[in-house]
Amino acid sequence: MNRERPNRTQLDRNDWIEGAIDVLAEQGVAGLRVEVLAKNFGVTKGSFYWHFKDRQDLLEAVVEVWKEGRLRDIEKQTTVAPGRELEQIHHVIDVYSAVRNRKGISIELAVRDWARHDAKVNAVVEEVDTYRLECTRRLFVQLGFPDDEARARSILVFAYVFGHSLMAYDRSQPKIAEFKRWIAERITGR
Amino acid sequence: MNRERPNRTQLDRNDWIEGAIDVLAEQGVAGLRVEVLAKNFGVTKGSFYWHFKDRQDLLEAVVEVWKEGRLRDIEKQTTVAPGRELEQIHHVIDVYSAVRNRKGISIELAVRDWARHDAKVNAVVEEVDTYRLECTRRLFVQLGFPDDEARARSILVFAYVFGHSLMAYDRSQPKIAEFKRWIAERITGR
DNA sequence: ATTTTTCCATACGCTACGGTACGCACCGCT
DNA sequence: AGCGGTGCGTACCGTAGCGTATGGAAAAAT
Repeated sequence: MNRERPNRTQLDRNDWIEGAIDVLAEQGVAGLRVEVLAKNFGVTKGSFYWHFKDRQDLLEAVVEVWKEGRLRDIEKQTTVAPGRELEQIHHVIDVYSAVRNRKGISIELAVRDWARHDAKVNAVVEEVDTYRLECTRRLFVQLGFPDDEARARSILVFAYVFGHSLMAYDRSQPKIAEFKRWIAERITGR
Repeated sequence: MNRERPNRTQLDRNDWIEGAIDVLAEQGVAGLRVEVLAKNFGVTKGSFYWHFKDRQDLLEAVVEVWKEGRLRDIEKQTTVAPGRELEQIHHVIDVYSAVRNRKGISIELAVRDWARHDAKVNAVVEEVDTYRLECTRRLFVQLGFPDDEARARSILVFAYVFGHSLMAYDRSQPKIAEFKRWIAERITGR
């Protein structure tokens, strides 16, 4: 996590936020210390307090950027050509429970843990989750499921993917891939 | 979280550990500060350092107690009279996704977040999860499912319940209970 | 070429917290 | 009564981290 810039330009607010998100993924909110971030960039906190009022200012910016990024991603992942809805849902399940995208999952979990102790963050997560559920529900509806069932299935989709990345069983079992496929089929199938 | 004892007896190691687990549920590991715990008990940290070598000593004890408690619970929840397996699985799903048992869920999530940044804790969680999956797998097998499918279903059970308590959608919707029932049925049904 | 603005370094104060040293009251035992 | 151990209070040190004040260099504007 060394973002030092050999004879590089100045830092702007966005650089700090992105660096903060990296640390968030690795260490959670508790690791978001301004002096540590500064050291990662190879500067001092004098720079930080130029771009931000205080630490809280950074934290709020991080949540805001996370939210916008999520909303964009969700939109992109759920607007899909007719006939490819099922494929797209499977893709979402895959992405969130995959070993690649470790960083994305880490951020997701870090933000959620953060939300458990901060009402404002929780409100943002709720907004994102609601949008996720709504978009996924639409996909299921397009697949011909009744509305209520589509809602239930979309809840199951995300509860499963988030919960799966929270579990700590042996992921090196040879049949894991097979299990995942079975589960995805169980969630989306008739 | 005021555990003060009006003219009460002395504190022992277990009192400290239980107090720590309460704080863990509410604030996560980051909230486990020696001086804060002491204040909750109405004593000073002089007492703490009598019962514990250092903070790490307490943390390890907390994990150990959590692990033993979990293993006992899992055992109790999965040894069941023949014919009541399905009922028991539904009970587990219910307990973990219920609004009551808020504290139990909080502890579960706090420990899991802790495990993401501490290899030893992660090893303990892995042990607990493996045992959970194994016991639940046996229930599904007793219900007549093939072994692989029983494994996959047990993964789905806990991924769902943990993930569900991680989501932040509107839980006051009138149909939530109905959705939950649908999902539980989807997880356990043919 | 000056002036102004931007961005960062340095130095400082303050608080929270971990850990240690030591003192002291109380309690059971002989 | 005296004595040792138990359980806790008090005082202290060291460090990490937030925030502020101020200075200065370099780029941009004039």
